[in-house]
Amino acid sequence: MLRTHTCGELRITDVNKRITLSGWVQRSRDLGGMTFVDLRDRYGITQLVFNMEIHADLCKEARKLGREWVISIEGVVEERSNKNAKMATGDVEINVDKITILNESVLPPFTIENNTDGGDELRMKYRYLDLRRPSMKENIELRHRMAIETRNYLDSKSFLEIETPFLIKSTPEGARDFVVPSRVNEGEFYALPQSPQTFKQILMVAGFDRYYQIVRCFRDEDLRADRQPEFTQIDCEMSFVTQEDILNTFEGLAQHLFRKVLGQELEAVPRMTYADAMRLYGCDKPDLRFGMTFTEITDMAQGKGFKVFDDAELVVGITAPGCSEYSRKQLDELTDFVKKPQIGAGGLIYVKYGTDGSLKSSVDKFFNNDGLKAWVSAFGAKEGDLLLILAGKASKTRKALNELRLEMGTQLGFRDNKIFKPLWVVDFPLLEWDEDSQRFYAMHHPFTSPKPEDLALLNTDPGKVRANAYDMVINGVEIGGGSIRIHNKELQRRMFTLLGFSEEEAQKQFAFLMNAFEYGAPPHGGIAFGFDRWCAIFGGQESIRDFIAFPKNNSGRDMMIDSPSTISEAQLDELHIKLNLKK
RNA sequence: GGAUCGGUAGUUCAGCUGGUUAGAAUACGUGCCUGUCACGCACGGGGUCGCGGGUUCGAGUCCCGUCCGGUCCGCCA
Repeated sequence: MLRTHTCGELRITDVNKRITLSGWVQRSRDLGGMTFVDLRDRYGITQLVFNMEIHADLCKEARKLGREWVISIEGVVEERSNKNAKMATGDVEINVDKITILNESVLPPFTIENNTDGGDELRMKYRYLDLRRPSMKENIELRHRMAIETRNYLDSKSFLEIETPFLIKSTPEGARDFVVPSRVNEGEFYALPQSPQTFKQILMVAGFDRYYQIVRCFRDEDLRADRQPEFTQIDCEMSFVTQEDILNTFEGLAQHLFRKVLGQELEAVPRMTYADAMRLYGCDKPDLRFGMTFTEITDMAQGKGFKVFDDAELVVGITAPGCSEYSRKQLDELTDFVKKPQIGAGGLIYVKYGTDGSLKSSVDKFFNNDGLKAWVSAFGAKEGDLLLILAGKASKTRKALNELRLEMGTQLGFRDNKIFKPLWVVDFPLLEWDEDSQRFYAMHHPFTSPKPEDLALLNTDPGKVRANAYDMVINGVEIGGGSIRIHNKELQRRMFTLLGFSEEEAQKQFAFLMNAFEYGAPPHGGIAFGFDRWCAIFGGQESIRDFIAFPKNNSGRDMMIDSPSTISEAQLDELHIKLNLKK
C-alpha cells in the first residue's frame, strides 16, 4: 500500500497509529543529530522526523532526499514536543522507520511555495510545478467548487446541460474566428464557436426550455490579463420568460455561489440603467465598492472666460474624500495619469476644499470664491475634500474620469478584494453607431430584442432604442451578460436591415436559425457568464490565468507545450493548404 | 496596428553621469549542529549582462536594429 492517509489529515487523535504516507519532499531541515522532512501532497504537509540515535542509517538516508523527490514512508504518528500552530498537522509528526524512494527529481527551476521566486514565464513553462503550489492548487479547487455548485443550482431549477458542437461555421460579425481546415471537404473550413449562441436559441426552438452548459469558447483576438483565446462560459438560455425572470433566476445563481463557495449571504443585487451608469460612473461596469460618483457642472463652469471649459461639451468631476492636502507633486502625478495617451485627457483641474473651509483651485484666475463654493455644493463635497475635474468631448471625458475615479479608488484603498458589490446594469442601447464604417452595429448581438416601448424609435432614431439586454457586474468587472432574443421573423428582418445585412447575406449566414424560427420559436432569452473571471474575482485576483490549469501567454502561446507550431508539408498537402507567409 | 516597461548567476533583482576583478538575496554543493518548521553557522561553485551592429581609448550602462516577455490602447457583436 502506498498510503493509508494523506499528508493533510493526521491529528493528535491519530497518535500511536502506524501509517503510510506518500508525497513530495517540500524541504528538509538537517540539525545534525536529527533531520526533519516536510512531506507534501494535495491535502497538506506532514512533518517526518528522523533521529540519529534511533535510526542512524535511516537518518542518513533522509539527509539525501532532494526537493520534490517522490517518496513513500511508513512510521508511527507521535505527538510533537514543539507544536506548530501554523500547520493543520502541526500537533503531530511521523517517526519514520521505512523510506521508499518512488522517484527522484531534478532541481526545480523555482521554489514550490506560495511566495514563489518564479516569474510568470517560467511558471507557465513548468505549469505542472506551478500547480503544486498551494495557492494555485486552491485556485483550481475553487474553480471546481464553482462548477459543481453552478451545476447543482441550475439542475435544481430544471436546467439541462446539453453539449453543442465545437466545429461550427465562421461568421463575419463579432470577434475573429479560430478556423479549422476540413480535410474531407477541400477548401472549406470549420470555425470554433465564439459562443454557442445560435445553438442555444435553436435548443429553445427544440423545446428544451431551460438549457445550460459550462463550455469552452474561442476568440482569435489580442489578449489581456483577463482575456484568453479559449475561455469558459456558463452559457444559459430559457424559454417563456421575461427579462425579470432571467434576472431573478441568475441573481439566484449568484446568491447560491456566494453562499456555497464563499460562505457569504448576498443581498438583492441592485440594478442600474446603462444611462445612469454612464452618467454617474462614465462606464457600463461601475465598481460599486466606493462612491465618488460624477458631478456635471458644465453650465456653472462656462462663460467665465476659461477657454478649456467654454469649449468643452462636458465639464465633469469627482470628489476625492479627505484629499484636500494633496501636494503639488501628487496633483502633478494625477495630471500625468489622465494625460497618458491611453486615457487622453488634456489636463486636470482641481479644487482643494480645505479643512478650514478655504478654497484653492488651479483656476482661481477665472473663478472667485463664490463660484468655487457653488461647485463644492454641487459636488456635495465636505471640508477636507478635493475636487478633480475634467473637461472636453463628453464621451472621451467620461471615459477618462472613469479611469481617474478607479485610480483614486485604488490609491485610497477603496478597492478591497474581499468585498463584493454585484450589480445588474440594464437597458443597454440596442445599437451602437460606428463612425468609421458609418453604420449601426448591434451592441450585444443581432438577435437582441428592443424594448417594446422603444419599438417606434426604430424607424425615427435607432440609436435611442434600448434593448432588453443586461450585464452582471461585480466590483467593476463584467462577469456576465445577456438579453431577451427576438423570436418574431418580421422584427428580426428589420434588425438585419438596420444592421446593413441584405436579405441574401442574412440568409447565407443565419439561414439555419431563420429556418428554425419558421417552426414555432418560443419567446426566449438568456445569459452567459465568464466563468474564469468569476473564479478570479472570488479568488480575489485580477488575472484569470491563475484560475486556468493550462493558460496561454500574452501572445496566445502555450509555453509548456510550445504551441502553436508549424505542421509538416504532408499535413498541409492533406488539408489542401498552401502557406503564403509574409516573412 | 499602436504605446509603454523589462531581458544581468538556477531564480528574483541591484548595478548611478560609460571607467579596476559584475554584486545581493535566495536556491544549490560541502562541513558543523538533537526540536527545527523561511532552522542556524561557516565555506564553496555558479555569468555568452537576450542577440546583431554602431559610437568610444573603454559599453551591462549610450545609439540603431532584432528577438523574447509583461502591461495597456485599438480589437474583443
